[in-house]
Amino acid sequence: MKSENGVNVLIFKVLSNEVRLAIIEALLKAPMDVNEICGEIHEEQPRVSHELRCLAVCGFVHSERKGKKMIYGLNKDTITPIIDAANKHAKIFGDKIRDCEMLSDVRKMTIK
Amino acid sequence: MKSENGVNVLIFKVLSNEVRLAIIEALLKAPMDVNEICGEIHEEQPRVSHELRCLAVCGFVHSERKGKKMIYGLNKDTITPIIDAANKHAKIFGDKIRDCEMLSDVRKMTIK
DNA sequence: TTAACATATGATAAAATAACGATATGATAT
DNA sequence: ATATCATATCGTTATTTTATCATATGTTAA
Repeated sequence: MKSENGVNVLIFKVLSNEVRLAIIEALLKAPMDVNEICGEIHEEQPRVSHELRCLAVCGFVHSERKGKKMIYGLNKDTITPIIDAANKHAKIFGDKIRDCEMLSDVRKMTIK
Repeated sequence: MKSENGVNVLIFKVLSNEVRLAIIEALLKAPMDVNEICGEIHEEQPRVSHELRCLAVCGFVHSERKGKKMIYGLNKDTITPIIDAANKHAKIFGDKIRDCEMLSDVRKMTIK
């Protein structure tokens, strides 16, 4: 199976952010409006809206207007396997990864 | 299962790069030395060495010296599930993702 | 239509990452 | 020890991404 690196790069890029992962984790529990997400993850509204947009473009979340509010939900089917697979990797190599220092460049990651 | 976002961010960050994904794909076929990887993916040696380092720190690859050469191999067990899961997502949302423009900001991804 | 609320967009400075050539290190053979 | 080959590291600039605040848009209710 030829994997499509270009698209995968974007997929991983969108997932490689603390706030976006926090949003995903929050929405794993239940669909929420923007304000509720802000409360869950302790981030400002403009920030959350920004991150929600690229999560939406990448098909990670979908939205639906309900009165003044926008309810965001997770497209769980394809996301949870990605997160789960990452968690499995983290379970084995997490300590190694946590112990590394990044001198302002991912590629300079070094074991202490 | 509480997922470790910090570590996952790093995992996804390392995977969110064209060259690093190309290296992973090359090593999927067989272990290789640095020079062979360069040939496979058409990148310069210093670049490949750089990227190999963070792939190694994150536990994606392992290395073994063989004479003058360093042979790199893939830790397939945990990586292939991540890539496969991403491919499944790409299969469904790839067109959507491909059609988007990024105005030099992931968060400004927009459907054309 | 106006006010109030909820969310989205824009602009810009700061920080992180990528690109890339030069050079250093390590191993082997002579 | 020296030359050579293979790989790793360094240094600098360019590009991308993040952070943050100001503001615009859209919806509802009065």
